[in-house]
Amino acid sequence: MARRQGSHGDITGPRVRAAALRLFARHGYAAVSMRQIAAEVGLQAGALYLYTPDKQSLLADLMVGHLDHLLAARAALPPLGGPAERLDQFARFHVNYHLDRPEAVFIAYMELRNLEPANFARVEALRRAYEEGVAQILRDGQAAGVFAPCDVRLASYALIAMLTGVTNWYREGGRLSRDQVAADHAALALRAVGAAPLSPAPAAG
Amino acid sequence: MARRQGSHGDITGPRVRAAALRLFARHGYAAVSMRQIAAEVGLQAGALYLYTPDKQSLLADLMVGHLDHLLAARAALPPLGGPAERLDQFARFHVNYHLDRPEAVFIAYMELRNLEPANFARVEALRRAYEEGVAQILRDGQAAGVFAPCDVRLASYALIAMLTGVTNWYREGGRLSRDQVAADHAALALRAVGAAPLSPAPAAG
DNA sequence: GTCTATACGATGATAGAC
DNA sequence: GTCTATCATCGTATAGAC
Repeated sequence: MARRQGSHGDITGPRVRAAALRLFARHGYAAVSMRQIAAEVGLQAGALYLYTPDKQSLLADLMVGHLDHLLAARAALPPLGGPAERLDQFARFHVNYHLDRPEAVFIAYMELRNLEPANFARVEALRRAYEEGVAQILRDGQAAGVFAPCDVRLASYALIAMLTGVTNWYREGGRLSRDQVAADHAALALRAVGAAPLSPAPAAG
Repeated sequence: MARRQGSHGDITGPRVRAAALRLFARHGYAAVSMRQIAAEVGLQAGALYLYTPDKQSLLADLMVGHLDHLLAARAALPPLGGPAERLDQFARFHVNYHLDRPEAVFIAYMELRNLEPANFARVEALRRAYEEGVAQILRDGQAAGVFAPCDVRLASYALIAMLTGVTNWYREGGRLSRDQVAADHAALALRAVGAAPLSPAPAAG
């Protein structure tokens, strides 16, 4: 291994990715220039190419990194027994995770079409693995008779879309607390598949 | 009124908008050039400016036009009495409408950040009016005691997000028919707010 | 109504000085 | 490791011929 002397790469690299994340989320991949990213970090445009082979790799790394982290975070949840408990747990996890990382989430959903085919395939595989986790909960719940029969794949997509939608409107410090929002979404998800919410329903509004 | 002689504007204008719709949906507003749009219609880049003042107006017109049409289509639905019937009708309408116009829908959801403030405000007002229609159904249902109490605005956003999510994965000619998909989503929506689906539940899958 | 030609700046990426 | 300078290309939009 070559020894790096006096390198700032270990710190500048992450700063480049963080700047790209912020700018891509705000303006879109296609609308952001390498010069803007460089300016955000305090570099010249040319220096960026020490940290990424090109703009496309920057996007792909952000998306793959996000999905890797998302899958790892879900895998680290405490194991629960019943399907209803697991769906409740998943819904709260998904909402909270997404509200914690609005920029990474936004990019992961909006910039798929800007991925080159090879990168798209990697990302799609990760997205599919995430969706499969929900599908498995639904299958188990139907087998146990606690969820209403319905097409599992359709329902998985629908639930994920519903839970992800929270990022479109939720603003920190608004009328609803984050826990309230997560709990409400968990209740909607459980009822949608025919199970009763685990905690008491919130007041109407 | 000035009289136009030998003008092709009446036919070329719509073709320009159609080409822009297709390209914006496929590659994103920022990634599409005026040259590409012109090539798609068979014009030179400069000639586009006979049909739109600039690229931004092209986007704004597409989005406002889409939302105007969406609101008009919903307003034209046959009036129904009960909240459950109205939510079922809305869910099927929303799914079918969105599956009919995937490109316009995609743009309306993805390109909001590329609208200049004045255009954004126009579009937001229309989106808000659409969401308010759902909120009213939920309020009526809660008042009638047929829907579970829950935050109406949160639930409206969640339901619309769920129903719109169908555009992310549904492909014509796939495993599920369009009517099946619309019916399943209507069932999920009704159950989510605590009401029983109106038609028999489909088989598990 | 459409064309060609063009203004003028920004783009992603590279080469080589320091 | 970062800079400056540069390349070839592309971007939106306009002017003026036909």
